[in-house]
Amino acid sequence: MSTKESDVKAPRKRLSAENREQKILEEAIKFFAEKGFSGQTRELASRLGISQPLLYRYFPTKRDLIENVFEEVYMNRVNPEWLTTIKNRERSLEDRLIEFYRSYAEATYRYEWIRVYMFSALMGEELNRRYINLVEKELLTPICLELRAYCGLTRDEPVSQAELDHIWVLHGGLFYYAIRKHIYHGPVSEDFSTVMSSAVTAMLRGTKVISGKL
Amino acid sequence: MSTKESDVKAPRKRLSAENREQKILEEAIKFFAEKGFSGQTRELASRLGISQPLLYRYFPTKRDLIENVFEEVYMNRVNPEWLTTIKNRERSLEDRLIEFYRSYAEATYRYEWIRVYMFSALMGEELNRRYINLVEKELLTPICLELRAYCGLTRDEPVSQAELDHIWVLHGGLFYYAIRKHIYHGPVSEDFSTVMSSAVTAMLRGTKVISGKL
DNA sequence: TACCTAGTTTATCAGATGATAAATAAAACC
DNA sequence: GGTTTTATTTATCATCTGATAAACTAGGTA
Repeated sequence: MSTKESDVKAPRKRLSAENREQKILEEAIKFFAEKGFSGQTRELASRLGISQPLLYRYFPTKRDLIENVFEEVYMNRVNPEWLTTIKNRERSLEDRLIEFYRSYAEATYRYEWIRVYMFSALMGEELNRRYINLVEKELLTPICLELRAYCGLTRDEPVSQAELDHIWVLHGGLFYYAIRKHIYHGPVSEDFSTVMSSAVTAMLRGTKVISGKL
Repeated sequence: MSTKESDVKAPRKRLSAENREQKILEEAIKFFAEKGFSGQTRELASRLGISQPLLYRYFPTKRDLIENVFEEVYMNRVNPEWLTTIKNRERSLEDRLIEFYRSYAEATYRYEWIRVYMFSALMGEELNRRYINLVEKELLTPICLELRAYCGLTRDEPVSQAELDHIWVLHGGLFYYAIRKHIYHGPVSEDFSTVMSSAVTAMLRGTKVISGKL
């Protein structure tokens, strides 16, 4: 069987610069998500079936590659429709939050995303803090305002840190489902939707009950 | 100024083996919590003001040192009083959970703990999974049983994954406060107690309201 | 004071790791 | 087919990094 792959010198396929760069970036996301950013360029190259120096043709430094990974993971992650959904008072807040979290989870509760996100956070990456601020301003603050209306409150003051923290418990609790799944590799029920809608509903109803104290 | 520290040879203090080992372990926890476990032994030694090979007198390998850090962080972290508090039906479940989480947060929501915990989880450490199982069996399952009683349910079946996931949203949501503080370094209100008791109360009341559907 | 024990340092190794330069060869062009 | 272009590889460097061995010395003991 002289035609077996293992017998023949690898045919060394060539890709266009654009395609190769794309493939490297894709694999780098998977690789760093798994190993963290101290993962080695040689192992990444080996997974790609290319030589290690080839990486440096497309990304001048490892840090440069990592920053491209960040960009891919952090950018365009806030869907403008989310805000529309949240603010749409023609539907119940319960419905809106359930739809929002279904879509949000679909976009972000993924193996690569969750892990790259947590690794970069632990590294103290600026991009991570910017993302947190974005979430707080563009998603959680609007939710707080809807929650006030839901509870029949008519405050005019800006949303307080305490209010934000309250909604962060829900937001983080749902995110924690993804952490348990992709970081702890613990047992989680397959049906996130059900878990999520129970949590959203319980939190809303419970918050309304105690809203006098908030 | 010939007496300045920088001019004089370091006086080279000697510690007993026991004390030195203790100091190394303490600093290693801080160091790895900050830098992750790919932090380098030379930098750790430098922080301790000792030479790098001295580490190897007390810990034969870096991995050995890391495992001692794990042990320090993971062991004796489950206080038996917590279970007592949770099960004590002479108090309202609300009170019990608030007391439990106050104590639990005090024990675990610390910079070193949270970060070592997350780093080790990302590394896929066995010890992490064991800890998660312990939490689920010894703390969350009992809470689920109390929650059934609180909601007036009289089931006999074992606690389902869906029930666990529901309480995980609260548990994870509160834990997420510590993640935001120590990993994201984002803004959080100083008063965790207030945030926590609101969340606990809202979740309990809300869950009771929707308990027919669970 | 001289000696000994053991905590600590200096010097160094071997392999790992990010990065570079030159050689090679597949595909495109004329 | 011969030439050019450029994707890719081989060989290699400099530094980093975990680890080891031998030399050194502070402090206790006879």
